[in-house]
Amino acid sequence: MDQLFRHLKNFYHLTDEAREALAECFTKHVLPKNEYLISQGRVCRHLYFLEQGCLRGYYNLDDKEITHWFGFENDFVTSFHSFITEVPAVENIQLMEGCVLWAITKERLTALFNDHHDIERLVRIAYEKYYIRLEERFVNAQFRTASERYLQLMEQSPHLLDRVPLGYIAAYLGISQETLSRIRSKL
Amino acid sequence: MDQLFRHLKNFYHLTDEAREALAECFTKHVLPKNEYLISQGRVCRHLYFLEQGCLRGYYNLDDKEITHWFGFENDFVTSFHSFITEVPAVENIQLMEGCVLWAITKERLTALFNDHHDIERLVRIAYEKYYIRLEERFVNAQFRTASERYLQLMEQSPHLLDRVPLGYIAAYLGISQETLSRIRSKL
DNA sequence: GGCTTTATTTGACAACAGTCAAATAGCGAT
DNA sequence: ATCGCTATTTGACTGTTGTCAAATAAAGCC
Repeated sequence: MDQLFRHLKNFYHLTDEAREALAECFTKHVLPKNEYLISQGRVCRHLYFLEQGCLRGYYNLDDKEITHWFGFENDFVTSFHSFITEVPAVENIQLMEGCVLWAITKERLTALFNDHHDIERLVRIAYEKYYIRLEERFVNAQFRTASERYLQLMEQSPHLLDRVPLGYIAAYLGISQETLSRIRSKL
Repeated sequence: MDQLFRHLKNFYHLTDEAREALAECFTKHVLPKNEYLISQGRVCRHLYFLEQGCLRGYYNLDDKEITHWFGFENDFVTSFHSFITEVPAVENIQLMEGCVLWAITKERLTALFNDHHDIERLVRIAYEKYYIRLEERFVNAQFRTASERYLQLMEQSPHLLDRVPLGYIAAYLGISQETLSRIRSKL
């Protein structure tokens, strides 16, 4: 759990009391490769911190699995829409490796917000960073070419290829696997 | 200012004290069409609430203006990345009509967070809704065709065409103006 | 109203990306 | 090492979208 708290310092420094209260609410989960963390049609009631391993979020569109997101060490993971609105998830989250995760329920998190202003602040600040990250990805997705996006992704995460099949990366970039293969052959 | 507080109730119900403190921090701005709210290269220190009118966010890419966002009545407006990170904005926000806005500085908002837990909560909840909205737009942008996106946009905001030039809408959808024109001619 | 400027549509063509099908490469298991 | 399965690449073809240029329509101004 040290790793989680070290990571939280990137957002905001909690008081000791808040940290202790938070520590009480997280439970550790160790799950094998290919397991599902979230399945479409079910309400997602947990927020996960990914300590070790990697996973993907995907949904089904016209019989195809569209991988739209990857999670790695130190990422927070949930079906955000479902977690917030308490509506059944439209996506699946599947482990691409065996993972170590820390989970907290929405009920517990909400209770912590009431008791600890600084936990709510930390989350507010975390949302800001996640929002900016999504905004950048959105702009790239819409206004850059496929090969620009691929090259940028390789710069940002050169380790990606070692852990994620190309087909998933192609979906993530919003292109077909064949197109990605051709982009790669021309480098 | 009534309209602002009515709108805030969609996120969270503030105490009277918080509402009064907040009211003290907003200043009214009435600006004419074509005016700039935010210009690239300058740090954006304000968050705006758009009471009346509409505006667009755009940035320059290869000599072209890419309109990536519209704001209408009851939207919060800022260059979010610049506002949060205090780095110069990469985008411009220009009024497409004469507008009535309410502005608050980042300093004042931060101070309010310290004094009023419930204001920080309101913002935390607002972030959640804005995040989900962006996520939906992202998924549509990447995994739907241009005409699907156009039709969906027309369903969601049928009023858009009356207030926004087609060229801006095309950029917003991530397609050329000519392509949008051809999509429209086939309906 | 007539003139100027801007917005929108249309046409022709080239570039890009998708699809389907087949070939090859890589990997795990025995 | 070999077999079998999966991942990745390649080829041929099609369809969509972008670009450039020109035509038409609409809006603003005197």
